[in-house]
Amino acid sequence: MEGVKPTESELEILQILWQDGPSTVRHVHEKIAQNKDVGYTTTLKFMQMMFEKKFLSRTDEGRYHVYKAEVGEEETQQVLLDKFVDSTFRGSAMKLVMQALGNHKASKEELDEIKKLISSIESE
Amino acid sequence: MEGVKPTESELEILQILWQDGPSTVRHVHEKIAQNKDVGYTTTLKFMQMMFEKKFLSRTDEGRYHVYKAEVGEEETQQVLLDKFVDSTFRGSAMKLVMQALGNHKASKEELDEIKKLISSIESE
DNA sequence: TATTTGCTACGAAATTAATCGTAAATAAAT
DNA sequence: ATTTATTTACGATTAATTTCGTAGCAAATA
Repeated sequence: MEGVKPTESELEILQILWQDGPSTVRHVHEKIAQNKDVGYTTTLKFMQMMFEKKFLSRTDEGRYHVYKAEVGEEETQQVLLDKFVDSTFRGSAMKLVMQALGNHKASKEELDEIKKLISSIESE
Repeated sequence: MEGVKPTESELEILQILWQDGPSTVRHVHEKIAQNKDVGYTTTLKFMQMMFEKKFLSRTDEGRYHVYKAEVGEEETQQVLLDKFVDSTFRGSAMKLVMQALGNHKASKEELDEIKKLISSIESE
């Protein structure tokens, strides 16, 4: 599947499927319901719509369905990131990186990892 | 003004006001119309709504209004960034940074700047 | 077997965001 | 002094997103 842009609610569902793997509506709904107050059929409806759009596939396990994300996590994150950089940082990914680094305390390990990444980019 | 979350269209208007300073609806509209096909009254309506919401202030320059952003650029970017990290990278700002660095070619100068920022963070 | 429980399907309502048409006012141009 | 152009105000419409009620069916269970 190509560069899709899920809505907020759709993304929430994708996150759970990416994290937990193929799941039932029940499972996804219970995770969502931890954070916000929403009905079961709402989650169901979303997953059905996402199935229609081919964001998800599903297998018929007897009585219920098991849904699986058909869009990749990194791929989708990249699409959303690109759009976010455009709209919020006028296209400057560096500005975003600086602000993300500046305001979120990163651990020593994480900073090391970033330095390593920078080095590998530089040696090209 | 506190941590507001403008919509896409509102953000578009804010970007222009941040970049160009206080402006008329005409000016803002003309910039927007460069990218997409939308009517003048649509831009006007947005700016009026944003004025109602206190996102913008305005002065009455005779016949027309000059609008000014009342929400800060960095402040708003930070709010949006936080939400974006939450929804798209499950709260991991580092994952976002890595992906932003990995996929956008950064210039040597920019990478240097980031290294400098990391050093300054480390020496604390 | 009858009842209850839990699931899907479907349609529609509610909410939020974006768009525009028209009228009234005012300045500028003829 | 008319006419024309430009602006604001306002209401309404359209479009996108989110939400849920109800029906029908199948499985578990009393």
